[in-house]
Amino acid sequence: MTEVPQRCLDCLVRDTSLCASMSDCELATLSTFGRRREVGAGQVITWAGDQNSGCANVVSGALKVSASTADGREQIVGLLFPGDFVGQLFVTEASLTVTALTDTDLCTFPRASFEKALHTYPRMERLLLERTMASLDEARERMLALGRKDARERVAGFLLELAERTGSLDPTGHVRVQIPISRGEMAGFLGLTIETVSRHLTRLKTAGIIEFAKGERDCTIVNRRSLEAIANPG
Amino acid sequence: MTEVPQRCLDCLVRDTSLCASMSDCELATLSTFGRRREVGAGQVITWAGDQNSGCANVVSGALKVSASTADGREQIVGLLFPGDFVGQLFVTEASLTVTALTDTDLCTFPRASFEKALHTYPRMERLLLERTMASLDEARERMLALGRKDARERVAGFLLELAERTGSLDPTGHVRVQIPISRGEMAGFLGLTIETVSRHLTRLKTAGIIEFAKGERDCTIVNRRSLEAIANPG
DNA sequence: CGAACGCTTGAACATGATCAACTCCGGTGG
DNA sequence: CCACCGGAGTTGATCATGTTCAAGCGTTCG
Repeated sequence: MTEVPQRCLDCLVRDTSLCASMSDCELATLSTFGRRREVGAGQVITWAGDQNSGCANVVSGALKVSASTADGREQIVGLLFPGDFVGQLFVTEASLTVTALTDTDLCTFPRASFEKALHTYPRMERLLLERTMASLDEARERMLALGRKDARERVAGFLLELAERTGSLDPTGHVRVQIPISRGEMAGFLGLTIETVSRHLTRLKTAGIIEFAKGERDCTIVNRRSLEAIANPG
Repeated sequence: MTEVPQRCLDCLVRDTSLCASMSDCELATLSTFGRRREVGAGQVITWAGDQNSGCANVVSGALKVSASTADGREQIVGLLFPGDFVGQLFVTEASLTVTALTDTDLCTFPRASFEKALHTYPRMERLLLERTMASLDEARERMLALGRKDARERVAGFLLELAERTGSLDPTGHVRVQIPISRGEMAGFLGLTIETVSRHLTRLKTAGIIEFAKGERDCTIVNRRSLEAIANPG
């Protein structure tokens, strides 16, 4: 019987990643395939078009998954945080580019081994199926935004999503939102340009709905009701 | 041992639906949960917001899956054809509306039974995982189109997708494309309006890239190279 | 200090949405 | 048989939104 390695015992995402579905005993076996990998901010982990040889759990940091046209337009199709699974299974060529937004720790697996492991650990396969279904629902929600919502609605909706994920109450009882990405990446995510995102953020600010100081990335939601009314009209 | 029912023996999608992963013997058991259901063109099968109680295989016909804003804007997020699986698993409330585009035959299952069946039939669960991953990739490809491509590119790309799926060669060696949906549904799929779709189709026609008679829904791709160059510039 | 970068702001422009009229077609009923 | 109607699609004119191009600001980092 293999031992559970120290890196798994200490792992920050032992209970939130796909590994949450595994017993220590199972983990001991799976971990023999896994390798830790640190990736610096801005580094590309997988290029669209490359051979698709690996997958990973995000241990710390943040990643973006993006699709691009041949002439260089980029659409961010997903953001990944600790505990998330990254990788396209069952296909030999990657169609998406994965890039580290911040310094990131991954727990990587060769794709072939991981696909085999899914057979061995049905609870993990089930958990992956559930997460993939959830990602699909999320992707479809975003198709609605990209296809049918205007810039104002998209920006408002994005702030509310962030508030949901990482919002914290500030002394005055308002929601403080950490924006983990640059304006450019927000634009890439929302299917807009940097300028449009910037303009709508300042419009929300001058309308007294959000607050942020010049040169400050994070913001405070002063009037959540209004923001919700903008994001979900009707 | 239960018998495989006649409806399964005759089934048009026995080898293309999720059932392709099952032996006759397994099918005999699963089929005890399944019920055939016929749905007329235009009928809604599931409303977003309703309790999510069932799922199904598409036996014949065509469905659209759409997301909507509260004020009535609709984005079609998927089209389903025979052999496809329809339904959101693991969630209690449907977030998407499913509508029959044509008269459609379904093989329906109560969601709870089906989720349990996935445990019993690991090969089916695996196949569903593979298909869900493929749907996710497809959804992401469409996010690129909705977020970053202009109307001309979206229309051209859509015609090529159809050609891929159901294209047939006509006497002159050109590709004949059957468009299974109305202009309105094309627009709903592409994140455009009817008028914009119509205009770009006629522009492609006057440019000599495609051909179609007035009042004719299907079209012929005369110059596939040009169409590909438009759909994938750069 | 100067260069680079991220962000904001402004002006001009282009693309697609909106509003409206019209054609074509199939069905219905006198 | 024809008149009428409704739906799907096309086409045109106008308008609004977001993009593009350009300039400027503030911060950080050699």
